[in-house]
Amino acid sequence: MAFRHPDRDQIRIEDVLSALGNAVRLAAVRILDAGGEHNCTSVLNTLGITAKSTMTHHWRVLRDSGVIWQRPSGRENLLVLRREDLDARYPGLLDAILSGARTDAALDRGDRTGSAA
Amino acid sequence: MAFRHPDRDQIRIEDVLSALGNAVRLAAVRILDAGGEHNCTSVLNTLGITAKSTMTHHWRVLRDSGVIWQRPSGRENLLVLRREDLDARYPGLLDAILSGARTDAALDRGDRTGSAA
DNA sequence: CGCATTGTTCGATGATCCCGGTACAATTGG
DNA sequence: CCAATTGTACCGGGATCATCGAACAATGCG
Repeated sequence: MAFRHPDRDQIRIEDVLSALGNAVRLAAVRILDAGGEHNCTSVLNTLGITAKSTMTHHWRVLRDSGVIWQRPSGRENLLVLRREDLDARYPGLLDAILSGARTDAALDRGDRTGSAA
Repeated sequence: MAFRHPDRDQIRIEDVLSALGNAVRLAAVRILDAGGEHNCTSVLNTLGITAKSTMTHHWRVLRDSGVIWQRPSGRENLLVLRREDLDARYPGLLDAILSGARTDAALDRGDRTGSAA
């Protein structure tokens, strides 16, 4: 099961933005960003939702847009953020998005600090 | 015709990203970012495309997501980027996106500089 | 070798999106 | 007042998207 990933210079910001402009995928990327190795079900369980096939769909969108690497390992499927590539092509973009997502999450939780640290 | 704009702290990054994850809207925002006052048809003509009603649709998406202000003035409709609000809520996001869009445009034009200046 | 685990593919369904056309409202200029 | 300009509202069609269930392939464990 070899997945097709775009090369670094085939990545398009329009695709990245629309990939991340979805609550489930943005949450998934936040989990990947937190570090550690993740397989599909681990993220799926953390999100607490969705059928496996739904998640497969979201992984494909993230993979096709160049946001993640998806690498088969044994019977699992390891997921990693393509941070180096994204940072190289769009400096500051990923950090801005991720800390923005934290800001939103804090607001939605009712925090009044305005901080996203 | 008073438009409904979200307050600064009602803006959600998910909405911003999906609003800008569209070629037409991203191009429109790049035009607004270039400065100057724009009305709908001026942008529409610069983009060289689409029916007025299509553009109205895109303005609504950009407005609802908090990316632009839309202010009636006489029989026109002035469009402005909400740069202050976006910068306040998501520091670095807009700049990263806009310069990323320039990078993409340069690549698609065949440039090999890799620069987005 | 069985069997459970992992995750994909396929098909279907309802929702949403993008787009253009027509009609209409508001404003300005002659 | 009348006509032109500006842009929205509404509608309908086609495409894409998000979701799920079911079936299937691959792997690893006992």
